[in-house]
Amino acid sequence: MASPRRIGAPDAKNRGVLLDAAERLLLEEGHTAVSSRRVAARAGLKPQLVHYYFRTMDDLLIEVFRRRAEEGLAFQAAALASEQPLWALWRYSTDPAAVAITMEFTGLAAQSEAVRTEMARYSELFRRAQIAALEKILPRYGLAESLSPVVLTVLISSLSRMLSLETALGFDTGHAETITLIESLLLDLEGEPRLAPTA
Amino acid sequence: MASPRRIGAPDAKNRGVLLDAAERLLLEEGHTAVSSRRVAARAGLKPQLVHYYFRTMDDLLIEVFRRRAEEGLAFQAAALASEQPLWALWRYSTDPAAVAITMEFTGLAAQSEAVRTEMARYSELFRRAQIAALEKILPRYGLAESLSPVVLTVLISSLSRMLSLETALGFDTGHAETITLIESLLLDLEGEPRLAPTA
DNA sequence: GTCTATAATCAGATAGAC
DNA sequence: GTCTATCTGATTATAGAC
Repeated sequence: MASPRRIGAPDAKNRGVLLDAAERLLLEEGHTAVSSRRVAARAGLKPQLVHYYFRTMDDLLIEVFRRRAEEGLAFQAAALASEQPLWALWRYSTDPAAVAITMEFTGLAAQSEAVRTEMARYSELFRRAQIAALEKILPRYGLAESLSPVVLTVLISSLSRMLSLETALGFDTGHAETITLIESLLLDLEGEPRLAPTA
Repeated sequence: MASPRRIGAPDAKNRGVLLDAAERLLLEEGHTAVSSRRVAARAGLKPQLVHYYFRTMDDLLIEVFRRRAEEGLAFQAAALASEQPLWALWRYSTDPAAVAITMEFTGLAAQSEAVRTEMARYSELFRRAQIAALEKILPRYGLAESLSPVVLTVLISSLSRMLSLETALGFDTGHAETITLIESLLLDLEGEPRLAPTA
């Protein structure tokens, strides 16, 4: 069943070099740019090495995704534990670099069953963490009845991603008004943001 | 400047056959399936014919997009002019087939500057039409001050697309609660929906 | 354990035959 | 006006050399 082909050691130097190259390519040139040849070129290595260290392109992509996702989960946890959790969550959710990479993986997910499955798994983790945190935060603000934590997480992630997607498309009608509304709500609840926009 | 290559007549039968094949492929197998070879295969024609009738793949894709977009604009106009405009807009915005094709074109836009430009143009038209209509509708419901038409359009399109995108990913935490909330708001404003879900 | 030569397939596009 | 033979280059992946 398993492939008889040999695969490079998990801790080999070039393996990490390839992962880094793939991630930079994804961020700088978009998911369509991430082919075995281009990753190798970016890493300064021969194209065939990609398939020596990773059985398939999916394996490479998924590994890049997991690194980022784990980092993101930790960052989100810190945001939700901060003294202005709603501001922090909003800032993190709309952080251009973070949204950009999520959207690129979404693009990859359209082409790869394996990436899709992995994204679904982590999306669930991100959302569950938000819901758990908001269930404690909203009552503190007297919002327990008017706004459900579940709906709020869906709203925030939908808005942040669509605003970014539309901006990438070159279209931003209504964005300014929407952002103004959200941020005035945050201002009412948590006052002036006292933290740096994003880490 | 212009290509010396000859292009088939705009009203030739096979031209329409190719456009239809591309559209079906896009809907049924996603935007990654739309290559010149596969479009031709689906149309029962030789691959080279795609480039006889369309200078580039972008030209073909853009023509498919325009046909659909014009149809969508007309449909949306009817929805906004109906007796339950908010229900109709919500139903149209969340119509699985309509959202699916929009998301596929979004995927194509990531790879093609030309598609991106065309999408931005039409997105603007869709949104402007919504805003213009909501500016007349919301005051009728006594919502002129609490909810801006601009923000409402952004909210509705963001939610409908992200819910559909997440569902496609295989992940729907919070969807049911969110839809329930939206629809209970619509119920308050316009009563029970009296129209068929979508045309 | 590391890397290379090579296969097999597919893409978009064009010049030229009918 | 319609279609075909063909070019060029990209893709993922594997078997085998060092």
